[in-house]
Amino acid sequence: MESRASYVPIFKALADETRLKIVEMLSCGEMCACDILESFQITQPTLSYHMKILTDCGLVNSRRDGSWIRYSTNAEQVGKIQEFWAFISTEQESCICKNSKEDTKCE
Amino acid sequence: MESRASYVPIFKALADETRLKIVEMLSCGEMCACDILESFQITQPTLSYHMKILTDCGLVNSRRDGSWIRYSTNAEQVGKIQEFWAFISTEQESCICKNSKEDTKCE
DNA sequence: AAAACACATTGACAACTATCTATGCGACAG
DNA sequence: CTGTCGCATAGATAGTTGTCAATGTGTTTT
Repeated sequence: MESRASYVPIFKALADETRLKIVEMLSCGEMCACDILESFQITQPTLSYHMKILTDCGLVNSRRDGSWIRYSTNAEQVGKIQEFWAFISTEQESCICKNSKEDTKCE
Repeated sequence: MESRASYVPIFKALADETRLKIVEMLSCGEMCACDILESFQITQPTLSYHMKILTDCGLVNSRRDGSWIRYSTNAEQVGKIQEFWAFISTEQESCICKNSKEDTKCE
């Protein structure tokens, strides 16, 4: 499993209602920015800012298609979160020790 | 499933490396604040601030035990995240429509 | 009762975030 | 090649966040 720090940007990306809704929308399939924009009351530059955060952390893929940019969720990254959270839900042994300054066991 | 907005505080809580590590630690079992504090380079008030964020969003439970406060993960809330993420991973139909301003279908 | 311990709260502050307007840049149509 | 469309970038700014020192509150010990 990846180091804990690598998950922080992903959770940061999801820690905003606009971006969380975008991820939900993209889970239905590929969309271009202009279509996404119609569902919100924000300006185009603000959406572009959010899309950059979502793509930078790897949650969302983008590809150019003519003059459009098509966005979609990154299934691999989504799966990684699922694994991580399953780990949090179930781990009972060989986890971060209560008395170790350096949490070497878990990563 | 709960409304999208209810997940935002949870992802906000996880969007910080200190708090993410605390959640990992607590997944191993109950701990008091003083034990958690030993694993970090932060002051006691800062830890208290983080614990409040984790408990306010429901991810972490707390109970008094003498002069200690014992913290633990809230299994129910942890499960909710798993459900939500499973939803993001699999939904293909009857999800937020690309052309609806009000995303009524999904929540 | 007084001291010590465990944790929370307050106030201050630097750093970061989300948003906007204005502008830039690549792609396509005429 | 000139405009238009779709999106990104830059700069400004109000609001939020993470951190600390100082202090408060409840519990245990002496």
